[in-house]
Amino acid sequence: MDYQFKQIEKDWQKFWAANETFKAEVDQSKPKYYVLDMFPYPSGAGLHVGHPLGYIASDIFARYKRLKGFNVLHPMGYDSFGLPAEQYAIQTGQHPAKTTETNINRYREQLDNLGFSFDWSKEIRTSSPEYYKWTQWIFMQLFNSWYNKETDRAEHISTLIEKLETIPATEINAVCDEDVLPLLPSDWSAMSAEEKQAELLKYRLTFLKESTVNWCAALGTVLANDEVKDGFSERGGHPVEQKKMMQWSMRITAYAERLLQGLNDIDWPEPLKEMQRNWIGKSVGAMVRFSLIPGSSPKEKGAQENFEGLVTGENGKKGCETENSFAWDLLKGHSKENRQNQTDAELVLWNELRDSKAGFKIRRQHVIDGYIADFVCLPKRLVIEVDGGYHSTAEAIEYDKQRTAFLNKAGFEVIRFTNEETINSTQKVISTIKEKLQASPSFAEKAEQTSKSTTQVAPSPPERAGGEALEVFTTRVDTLYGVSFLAIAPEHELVPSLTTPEQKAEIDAYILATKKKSELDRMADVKTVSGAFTGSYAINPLSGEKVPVWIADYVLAGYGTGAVMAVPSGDQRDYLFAQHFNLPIIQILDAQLCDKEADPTKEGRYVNSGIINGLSYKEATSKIVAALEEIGMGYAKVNYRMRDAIFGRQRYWGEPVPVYFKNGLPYLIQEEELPLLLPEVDKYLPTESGEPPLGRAKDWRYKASPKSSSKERTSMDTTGSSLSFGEGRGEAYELSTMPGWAGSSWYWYRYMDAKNDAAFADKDKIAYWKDVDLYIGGNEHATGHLLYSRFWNKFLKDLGYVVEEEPFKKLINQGMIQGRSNFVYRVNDLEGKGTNEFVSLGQKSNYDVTALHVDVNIVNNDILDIEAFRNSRPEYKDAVFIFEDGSNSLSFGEGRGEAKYICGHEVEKMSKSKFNVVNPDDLVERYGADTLRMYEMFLGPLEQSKPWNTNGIEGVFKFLRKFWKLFHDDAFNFVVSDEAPTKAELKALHKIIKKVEEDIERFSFNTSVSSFMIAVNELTDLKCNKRAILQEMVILLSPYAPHIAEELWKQLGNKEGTLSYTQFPIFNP
RNA sequence: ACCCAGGUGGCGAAAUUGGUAGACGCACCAGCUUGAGGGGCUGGCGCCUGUAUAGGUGUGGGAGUUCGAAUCUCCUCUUGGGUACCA
Repeated sequence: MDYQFKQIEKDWQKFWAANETFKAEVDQSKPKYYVLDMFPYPSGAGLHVGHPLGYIASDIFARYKRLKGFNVLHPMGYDSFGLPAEQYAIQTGQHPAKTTETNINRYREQLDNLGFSFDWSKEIRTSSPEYYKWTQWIFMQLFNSWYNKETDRAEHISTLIEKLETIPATEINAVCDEDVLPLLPSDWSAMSAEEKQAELLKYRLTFLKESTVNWCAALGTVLANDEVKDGFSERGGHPVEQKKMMQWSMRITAYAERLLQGLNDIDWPEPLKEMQRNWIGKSVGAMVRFSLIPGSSPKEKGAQENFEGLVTGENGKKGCETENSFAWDLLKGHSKENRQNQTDAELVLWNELRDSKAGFKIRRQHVIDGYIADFVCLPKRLVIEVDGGYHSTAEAIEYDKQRTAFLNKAGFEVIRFTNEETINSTQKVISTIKEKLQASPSFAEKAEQTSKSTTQVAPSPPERAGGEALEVFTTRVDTLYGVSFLAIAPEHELVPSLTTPEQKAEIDAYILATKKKSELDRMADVKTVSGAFTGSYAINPLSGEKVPVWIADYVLAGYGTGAVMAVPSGDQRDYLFAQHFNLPIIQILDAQLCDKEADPTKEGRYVNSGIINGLSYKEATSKIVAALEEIGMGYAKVNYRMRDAIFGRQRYWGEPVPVYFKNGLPYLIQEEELPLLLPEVDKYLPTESGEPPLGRAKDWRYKASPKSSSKERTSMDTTGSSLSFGEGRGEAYELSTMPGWAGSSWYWYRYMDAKNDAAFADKDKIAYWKDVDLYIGGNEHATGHLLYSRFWNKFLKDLGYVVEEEPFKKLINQGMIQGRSNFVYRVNDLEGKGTNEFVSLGQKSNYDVTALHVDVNIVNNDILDIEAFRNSRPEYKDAVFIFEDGSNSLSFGEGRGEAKYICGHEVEKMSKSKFNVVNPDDLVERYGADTLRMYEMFLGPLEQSKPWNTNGIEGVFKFLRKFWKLFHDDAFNFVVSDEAPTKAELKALHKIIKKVEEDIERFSFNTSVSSFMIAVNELTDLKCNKRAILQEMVILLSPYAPHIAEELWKQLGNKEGTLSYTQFPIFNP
């Protein structure tokens, strides 16, 4: 028989399906190997020739591993929630579930045609309730968890509650990173149940938050950062704007450091790891506080009055503040001096407070925003002053009042004792202090209270306590002495309070201009320097220099604190800004060359830099941080660029969030009530009032089921046992759905146990399959799916549900297959309109032509199939061709060999509109799946992107027929002999065994196809038909071309069925 | 602007560790075979000179290290991808 690929392939596909050949079960006697493909979104267009590239590679590897004795899990499924099906539903009214079903069936058919060794018994679909039940379940676990910085892992929120109920808030705060989580409340016990819920919401790993989101009006939903490109939606290319909305978020930032560190332990392509590192965007630096002189300018007298009254001496010590400039070096000197020069009362108290004897760390003679406080507890924001009799004078009382008011504004509470009190009744004083420390509200609350209670100060936001200082983040604290101005984002919340009346008009105009700009072409003119002076000044905490505060749009509100200390000598943007607005440029390192542009060097020794003069970079950085910490004006700090992930979409076709609202607070539904099914709606559009499509669902409200309400509730049961629902009306469900990445963030675990109804996957099965050994897919998911999956995996690990810290041990990005378009050139008439004449590529320069896409399927090696072209459209019926040799189809006819019409070509995206889509089904029909599989591998290295070109496929097809012929004679009889092989034959065989094994191990599939060709050429030359050689060849080839291999295996007399589990040939040199 | 990955015949590419550059395939050319085909087979095929033997040259360009470089180093041009005022 000739090589009848059609029949062979159909038969074996049937055989594999009927026998469940590739079904993988837990088998402790064999090592496991998990090969995973990124599952597809089943779009209406079906698979094009680029999609299977990765699937073929992974299938070859999976089949190879089976031959090597591994128990291989190789599943496939569908990421079937998503926008296209919903857009289609909006247009046609067709339910997305229906469209999705149709598309999946088509995908399945196409996949089956290619002979993949998937274990289809484990198929999953993210949009099926059996699956999304567990997506919802994981959401619930996230809701019920918080991130404990102390243990550095997620924990059930009950451990937080336990802490709140037993330990003072300040100590818990030490275990929370205040950059990730807000500080804990200290008055927990006094809170009502609802207040507690509201408070807890700030700590949960999934939480509701008012956030600025990427709103896409055309799609009617918010988008994640990775779904937005250059201000347009990735899908559809619609404009995206910033908008504030209450949104579900995922606290991925809690995992920033672990996500970063984990990259070191996984075998992923370096560029992709680099992308994740950039996305996480860790920068190590420091926070620096600049005290503000609100609304002042050097020439304005009034502004200074605030400060003048404060400049007084006390206790015979040196004054705490100098005239106009804050000479910090001086102040610090004073504080040191004061420490050595203590009053008896201070000494007595210090002995009782030092070394955290009162339960908290107390500092003495500590500088706070220009004051030296006698004692201070920084975490509790409590200042303790010990005064002599001097303070009984009216003048002194007035001074103390001002001083207290100032400290209050800075967020400190002040308690005072007299010297006599301290010395005579020390114990009483101590216990008063302890009491205060216990009761003292947190920093943030304190600030809020004081700003409300004291005088006329505008209420400042809690996280910027004090309002009198501007915090900046910098990665170069060492350049602090080079600061010549502060720049803050136009959106910065302190802008209104910093703007002086004189500058108001200018500032307002600038903000307006920025807003316009950011909408239109902020990206276009990146390099234009612009900004405006607020009229206010800030004080450099170390040099005491007064520097102006500007607003500038090069400062981003969303990163760091939205404010920067500008060092023109070291930063090019600051340099340009300083140059433009005539601000000083201060050289700070002797090796720095900043005459013409900024020089960010770290070389050399510091100059013009106060306490760090003469030091090197490393020494200077630690000295400055230490100095800042000592005076409470800064601290070392790690900053991450990554934001928490928005987790809601105002769309229909996604997982419903298993949450309902009561009195504005979110509560989880009961676990037994999962899945929360997607309700039916009349239309897939937002409601009239602008609610998401789920708002259209009738009677879609939460009613506690009798089953769950009778159950005993734990203290963590968020629904609370006292909840009752009025007359079955129930409570409103959350109306947004989960984003596209929800279902894909854990799917590889579901494959391990796809049908389990009691858990997302059985514990023993997870313990066996553990993680994905090889993951193949495109790198477009670098900062989306792959990051979110690592996040969820770490979370599930923290909770003990899974065993590995990283989900995907090895990852390979297959290259993108681009389209290769073909063109015909239509001749234009004198008016520039198209005629029916078409000119070949080599002749087109002689004519005025328009290039038109032509369907690549009627072009072969860039030669146009004229007949097919004429039939493709009615208007081409009478087309006239001017051939490559200059002749034309009218004068000579077209039968001559040299009358060729050559098409132009170009590499573009593969798309219908460009007529360059090549459908794998057509190629399978013509050459068979084995040929297509091998040809896709033969195209080039797996990871390389390349345009699709069908031209070489013949060579592979010829090879397979040649291979077939080794087993058959010219009359197609099977002619394999049992004779012993010759030396030359054995040599050829073992050469290829070694080569193929090495190639597969390093994923170099293209080179092994070449090697197969060489081997078959050699064996053909040797006229080899020996079983001992050919049988081994069949096994070697089987991962690449499984159908022909199975067929020949059978013809060789192996009656028991598949060769999928035989042994891979052993190399014998 | 920054980061990453590439650049080798007419085309896809190979050269795994610094050791014969261009394997293998496509296309092309010549020939044989078949009644015919998008069939089979044989041979040729980087470029330049030459009928040939042969010689020269050649891995984007320039320099360097080395007995020896597509491979290592520096500079530079260029293509693709990512990030984009990230302090």
